[in-house]
Amino acid sequence: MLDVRLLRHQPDHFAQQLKKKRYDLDVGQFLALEAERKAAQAETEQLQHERNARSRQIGAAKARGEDIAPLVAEVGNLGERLSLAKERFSAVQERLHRFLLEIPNLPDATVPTGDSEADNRELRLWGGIPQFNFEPLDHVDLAAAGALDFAAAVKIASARFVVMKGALVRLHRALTQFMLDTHIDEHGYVEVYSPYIVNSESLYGTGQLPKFADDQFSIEGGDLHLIPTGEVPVTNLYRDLILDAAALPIRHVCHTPCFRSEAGSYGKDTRGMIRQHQFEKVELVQLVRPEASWRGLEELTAHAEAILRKLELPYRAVALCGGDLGFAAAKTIDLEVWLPGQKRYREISSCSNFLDFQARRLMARFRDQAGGAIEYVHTLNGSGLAIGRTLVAVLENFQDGAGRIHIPEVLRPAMGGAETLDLRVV
RNA sequence: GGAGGGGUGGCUGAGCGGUCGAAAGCACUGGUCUUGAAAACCAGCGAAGCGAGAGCUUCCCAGGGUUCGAAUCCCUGCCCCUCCGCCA
Repeated sequence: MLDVRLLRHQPDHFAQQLKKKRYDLDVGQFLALEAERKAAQAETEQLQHERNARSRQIGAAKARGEDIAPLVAEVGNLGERLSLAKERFSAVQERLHRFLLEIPNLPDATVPTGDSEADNRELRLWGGIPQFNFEPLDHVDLAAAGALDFAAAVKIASARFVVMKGALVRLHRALTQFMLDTHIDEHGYVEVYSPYIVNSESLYGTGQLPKFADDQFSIEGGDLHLIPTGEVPVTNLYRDLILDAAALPIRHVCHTPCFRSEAGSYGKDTRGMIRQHQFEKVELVQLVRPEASWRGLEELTAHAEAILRKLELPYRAVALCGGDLGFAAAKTIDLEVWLPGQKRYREISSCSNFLDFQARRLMARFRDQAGGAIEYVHTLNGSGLAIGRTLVAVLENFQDGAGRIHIPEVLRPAMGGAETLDLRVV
């Protein structure tokens, strides 16, 4: 959520910046709502003041043993007028609040201008594109003997799910373990285990609601929703808290399944396990002091990159352009891994600085010194990494042309020392 | 699932329908004292909104209700705890 006070003072400036994000801020509507709010608030508070004063008088008179009947009569229909004013005030407040909840975060000045993926700016490349002396297969064909079974998933659930079998599942698990251990042991993150189902307040806090209700899987008959990312439960741990400055920075890593309805992505990435309703992710979340968030973004991105490097997967880092930027992010750096099966780079991690946008919704704050001012924290997060896509990258980049996959060094301990994975047998 | 008890400031915990944003203790901050610290003593110390400011308003789980006036009374919901039952 944006700072209303700033928005009030320079709505046109905000509108200008939001254009970069392809968002049309209705300044006229905002100003009208504001004027209404101001009038309703003034009236309500004035009536409340009057009621309080009169009630106090009656109380004092009664304490002196005087007859309070005349004073009570004087109050007249004050109560009625007050409840009408209150109703008006809360109605306009509600409308204003809904209006504000739908405004995305401002893009940072360094965010490239542009409409789509094509306008993202490449920041760096790592690892050469691998050359094969055979035509590389994609992961679906590589695992056609049964390690990946999409048909089985359709039978027991629906499209956009996968069933994995055998050593491939172990590789998937090894990737998870490797990522977690690296972030915990080398990057200083504290691991969290959390619910995979959250209430809507949590989804409002991180910005998935109210705008993206269609993307969530919700449980019927209640207010519970499957998490679309570990970001939601982990960031919401700090909702409604005032932290000691000494507690910052907070760095959490969390491995969770993620559930996405993928509404609006029909026909996109329907082959393989690139875009699934259910996938696993190791998520990095940071809460930092405001002045530390930009450095935090660089560090967090480097932590995610470290995983790719250790796995020896070729990738590039790109700064998302305004049109491609998420709702709550001020800036996002995507890591894209090279997929020989598609002959292109595909997103495998998305690292964002949200500044105080989420913190404002979450009421996640810190006190600078004991007795000092209370400020919003800045929040950041990024995938470190999406496990399913990493598995795909390993299969496609390290195929040997004969149905075997070369297992990266760092995963071998968790694979019982094996150096290759044979996808021809399950 | 059955029965009972609760939800008050960072924590513990008082609170009669009226001067209660709320006693007290702890924690914290400043000061006195001390070479320094501790202890002791003194003082301060919740959050949100509006306003240039003085200040005003709101908040005692949430939402309704009664009343001139609600932390306090009534209703509903949510959550927590205890006991019993069931259970990985």
